[in-house]
Amino acid sequence: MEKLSIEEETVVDNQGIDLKKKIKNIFGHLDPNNPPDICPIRDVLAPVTDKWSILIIIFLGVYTTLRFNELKRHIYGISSKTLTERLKLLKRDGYVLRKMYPEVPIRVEYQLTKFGYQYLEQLLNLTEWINSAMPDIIKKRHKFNVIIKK
Amino acid sequence: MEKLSIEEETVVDNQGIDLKKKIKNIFGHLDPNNPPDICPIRDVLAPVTDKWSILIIIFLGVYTTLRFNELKRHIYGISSKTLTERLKLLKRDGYVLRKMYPEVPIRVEYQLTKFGYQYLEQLLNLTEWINSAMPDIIKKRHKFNVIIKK
DNA sequence: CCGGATCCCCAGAGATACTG
DNA sequence: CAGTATCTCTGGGGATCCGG
Repeated sequence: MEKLSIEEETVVDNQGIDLKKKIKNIFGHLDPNNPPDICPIRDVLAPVTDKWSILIIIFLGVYTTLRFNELKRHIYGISSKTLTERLKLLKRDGYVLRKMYPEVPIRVEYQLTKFGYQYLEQLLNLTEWINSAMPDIIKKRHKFNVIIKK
Repeated sequence: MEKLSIEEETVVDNQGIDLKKKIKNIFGHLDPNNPPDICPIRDVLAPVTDKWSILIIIFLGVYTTLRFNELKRHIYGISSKTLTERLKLLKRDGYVLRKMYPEVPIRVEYQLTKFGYQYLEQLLNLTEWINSAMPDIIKKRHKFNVIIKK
């Protein structure tokens, strides 16, 4: 592999310059020989960009407060186990708040934290964008083969 | 589950109103009893928000053009098999361009498409945000238990 | 040699059943 | 109701092979 530092890299156009500067500011750790202890993408971002986490955040954004089984019904297809796991992780990292009411039967409510709402805004930008791009993507998939969701 | 349409939902504050309107505009398909054929999040967005896809997009954004093994070295930890898979999917959906030069030894170069650059911008917003939030998240994890990357 | 394809293996995700 | 427990099985890693 040729050694290309970001500085030496030839830049194609202004958009390229902007993007690369932005990336450079974000990542001091692009060197694979010197990986950071915790990678922002691998270890912090990616754990909450799976489909279930995204859907959880969005539905809590719509309904403000949801109980466990309400969430489960909204997010069709998710299993109890996976929902529990995702909620635990989202709580651990501060996206989600869990309130337990020791009634009979027990009641547990989930809400977004302030930080969770920040993430929701990010996700809405993403989903807005993917919605506008979706028709083209579907066309490409049809040309490529069939629908192939995965 | 109580039947809560977005309209009936009591709204807490202005931020809430804005977010919910945005969501409502994006999703006509929030009804779990009437799931769409193709879910924008499950089937279109989520397949490219895994850690490897994000890293591929970002590195192609930094270096403009990368060969297969260059990419593999930059994205430490990825296997050939997974890299191949992700690249195929990213190509299929129009994020990535593949150029093959039938030299000896063979040379294959990958680049972002225009659409790929659009996605890169989205991802940079996300990573910028996660970078600013990372210190707090790490603190929360320490309190919670240990570092727990996953 | 490069860019994969193939095969085997295992951790982790998901389906189902069950419990405090 | 809100989860666990159990089982299954797929997706991803590692090693090897291969066509150009």
